[in-house]
Amino acid sequence: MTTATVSSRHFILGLLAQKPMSGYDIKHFLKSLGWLIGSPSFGSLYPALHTLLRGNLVTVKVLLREGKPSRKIYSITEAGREALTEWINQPAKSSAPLKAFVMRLILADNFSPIGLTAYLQQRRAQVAAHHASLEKTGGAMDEEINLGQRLALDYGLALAFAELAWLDSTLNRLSQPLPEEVVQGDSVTSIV
Amino acid sequence: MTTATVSSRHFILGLLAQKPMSGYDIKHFLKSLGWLIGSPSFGSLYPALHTLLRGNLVTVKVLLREGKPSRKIYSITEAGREALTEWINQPAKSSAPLKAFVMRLILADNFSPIGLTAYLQQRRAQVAAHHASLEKTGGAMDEEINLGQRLALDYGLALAFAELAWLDSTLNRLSQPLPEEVVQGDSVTSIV
DNA sequence: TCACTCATGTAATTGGTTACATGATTAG
DNA sequence: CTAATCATGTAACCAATTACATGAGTGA
Repeated sequence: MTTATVSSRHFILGLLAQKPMSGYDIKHFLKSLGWLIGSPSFGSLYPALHTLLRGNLVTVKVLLREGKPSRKIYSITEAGREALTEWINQPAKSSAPLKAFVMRLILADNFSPIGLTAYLQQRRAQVAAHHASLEKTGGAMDEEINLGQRLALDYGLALAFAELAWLDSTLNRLSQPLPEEVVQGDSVTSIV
Repeated sequence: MTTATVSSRHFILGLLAQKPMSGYDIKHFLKSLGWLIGSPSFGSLYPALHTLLRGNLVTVKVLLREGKPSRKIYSITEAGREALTEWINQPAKSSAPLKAFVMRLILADNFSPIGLTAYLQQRRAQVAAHHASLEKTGGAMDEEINLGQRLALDYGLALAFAELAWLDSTLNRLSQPLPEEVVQGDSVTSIV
């Protein structure tokens, strides 16, 4: 019955599945994505790595380097890959916030090319539902709303709308995979 | 030096500043905003209310109702309002995630009409910086990126772009406040 | 009668941040 | 010589979720 939202530890595992890294590496990789995900503090990152290690989902190799501090490179194990696929394959729970969506997105294609489309479609349905419910609330609160509330609602609608647009165009692109150069065309931000 | 990110308790306080409510009310109001903010569980909501009460930032009145369960209506106190304005007025720290932005947005205009514009402009700068940094990372990772990472990046860019568009159009609207009907025009989602 | 909404709360546990501690190397 | 980056870690603390407990009323 373990409700499966352990995420962050699994996500780290997923990054290690792509290539072996040190805690420091992970931190900086995540940092480079800005606040799309937000990188965990070392205070949670290192313990997470230790936990994965205790569970035999990863292994470490210590890299001693002359003059420089030594690094601990973590690699995923077979058991780790299994645990990961299991996590990836269970459907994201519907109230999944932004972060969770992107986390899975980054990893999703590594573990089932078909699953990616399904995942995006699932997300589309959720965002659409969210959008609809915001619109409903917007209609319901006619009297006694203040500017802030109206703005927040409007903001939410705008972002949901933009996300839907992105999902549609992405799903579209994925369904017509031109053999050469699949996703290269850089600015897909063609909401214009 | 207390770094000021107590947020959630302050946010609840802010909601009570708009009108007296029960814990149940708060929960449902937040729920109506979908995952824009996400409503806290009762397990954190009620204790938060108790804490505010102990700090004399709010007062309670118990509403006994024949046949129906009684409700506890919380109202903000003068001390509460002071604490709140103080919180509202301190600048949002730059890594502020989505949630924090919307929380403040909902409350901001109640406590300084000028501050709202400043707040949006501040946000604009942050989002622009975020967008730029994503673009930089996108350029940097030419070799050995996988589809998921590319998609995540693209997604981030699209959303940041949409947010910038919303911020610009909103700042624009706010700067030309037609006396009648300030923000009524419902679909401002004119990114088209 | 069964399930659901209304309405409040507590306790156990998890997950995370902040702050602290260490220590070498490099760039200004 | 000072600050920053590289690199790892622990301990104290905080915030939040989950699960539990209670209890009345409403609608199928």
